[in-house]
Amino acid sequence: MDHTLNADSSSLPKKVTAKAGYHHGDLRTQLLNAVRLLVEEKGAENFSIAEAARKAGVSTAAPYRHFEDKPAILKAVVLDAMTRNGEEMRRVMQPFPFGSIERINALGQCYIDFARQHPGIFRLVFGFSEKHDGDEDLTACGREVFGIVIEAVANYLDLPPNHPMAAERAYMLWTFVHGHSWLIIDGKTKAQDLQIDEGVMLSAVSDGLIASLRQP
Amino acid sequence: MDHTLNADSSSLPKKVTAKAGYHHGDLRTQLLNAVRLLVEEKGAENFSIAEAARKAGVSTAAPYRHFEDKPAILKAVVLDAMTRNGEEMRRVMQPFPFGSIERINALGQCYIDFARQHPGIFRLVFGFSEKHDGDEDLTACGREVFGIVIEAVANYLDLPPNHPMAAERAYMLWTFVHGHSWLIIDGKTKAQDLQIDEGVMLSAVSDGLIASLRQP
DNA sequence: TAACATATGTAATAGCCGCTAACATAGTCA
DNA sequence: TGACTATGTTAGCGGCTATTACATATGTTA
Repeated sequence: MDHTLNADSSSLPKKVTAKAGYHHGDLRTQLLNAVRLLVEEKGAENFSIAEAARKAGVSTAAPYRHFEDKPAILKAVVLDAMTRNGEEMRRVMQPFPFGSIERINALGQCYIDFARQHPGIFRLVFGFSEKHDGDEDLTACGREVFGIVIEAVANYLDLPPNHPMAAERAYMLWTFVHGHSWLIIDGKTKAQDLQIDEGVMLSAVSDGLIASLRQP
Repeated sequence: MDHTLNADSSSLPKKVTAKAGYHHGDLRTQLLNAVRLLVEEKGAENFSIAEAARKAGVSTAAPYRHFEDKPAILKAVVLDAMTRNGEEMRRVMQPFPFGSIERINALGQCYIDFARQHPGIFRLVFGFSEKHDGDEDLTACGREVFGIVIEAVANYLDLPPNHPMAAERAYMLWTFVHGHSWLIIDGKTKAQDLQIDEGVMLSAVSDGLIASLRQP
C-alpha cells in the first residue's frame, strides 16, 4: 500500500547534503526525484528539464551530464516506476494462499492503486510514446511484471505457467485493470456518475473471466 | 469500418480552393485537418501549432484568430473525434438484432478499431489532461457515447436503461476495450508475445461479464 | 457609392525550452 | 605534482507559444 516513489532516502548517496561546492555530489538521484515530482505536478507533457534542474539547484545544462536527452531521463523514471510497481505486486499477493483467487485480485487492486496514487507517472509509463517504443529494457521489465500475473493465474487454474490459457486470461485481467486505471485518472468514471464498488467489480471480473474456467 | 477523420470533403467549405488571396477562406477547417494529420504523424505531445500553420500555408499567428490557444484547438479535434466515433458505433450495431449480444460485441470491436486506426487521436482523446479535465462539452459528448453502450447492455439484459446494473456491466465492458486499446497502441500486447484472437476474447468477455447474468 | 465596422491575415517580439559548445573546477591516480 | 576524467557553468542557437500592433479584405449602412 505504499508505492513510495518520492524520497529516495534508501541507498543513501555518498554525500547527503552536498550543496556548498561546485559539484553537486548526488545530482542524478535528485534530478530523478525532481522529475517525478514535476511529472506528478504538471503532467508528463508539461514537464521541462530546465525546471527539474532549477529544482535541484543546478544550471539547465547540468542534467545533460547524466542523461542523453529528455526521453532518456523519462525512461529512467519509467523503469524505476515499473520496477517498484512489480515489487509492490509481489508484496501484496504474499499474504494470500498460493493458488488462491485472492492473490489475483490483490494484484489487480495493486495495479489500480498505483495508477490512482501516481497518475502522472502512470500516464508517463503508458500513453507516452516518447521515443522508447521498442526499448529493450522497458520491454524486459514489462514482461517480468506481467509474468507475475500469468503465474498467479496459472497457479489458480492449476496450469503450467507457460500454458497459453494462463497468459490469455491474465491478459484479460490486465486489460480490465489497465482500462479502469485510465478511466479513473482521466476522471471519466466520475463524469459518468458511476457508483461502483471497485473491489466488488474486480471480484466480478476475476470470477467471470477466470474462476469460471475451473469447473468445466 | 471507415472512421474517416482525414479529408473533410463533406460539408464543403465556401471556397474550396481559396489560396491566392490575402485571406485564406477556410482556415479553421484546414487547420483542424492539419492538426489531425500531425497528431497522428508525430504524436499529440510533439505536435505544434506553428507546424500546423505552415502546413495550412499561413503565418504562425493566424491560428489564434480561430482558436484561443493550443488546448482549445486540441479540444476541437477531440470533440470531433468523439462525435464521429459515436456515430460509427451507432452504425456498426445496426445490422444486428435489437437486444442481441452481437450488438454489444460490435460496439466493443468498433471502439478497438478506432484506437487502432487513429492511435494518435485516441491518445489525444484520453491520456491528455491538457487543461480540458472537467470540460462540459467533452463530458456531455462522452456521456452520450457511453449511453449507447448502456442502452445496448440494458436491452440485452431486459432491464430499464437507467438500471444501475446496466451501467455497471457496460462500464466493465468499457474498461476492457479501453484497456485493450491502450495496450494495443502502446505495443504492449505485441511485446508480451500474446497470440490472442481479439474477437474470441471480446466474446469471452461479454459472455463472462454480461451474458452470465441472464440465467440466474 | 463611400465610409465605417468587423473579420482575418502578417510581422515583430517576449519568454519559454531542448540541446550544444567552450570553458571552469574538483577528484583520482600515475 | 601533473594529467586525466567527471561534473559543473555560461553563452547561445533554433524552435515553440502567445501577444501586440498593424494591414487587408469583406460586408453593412447611410
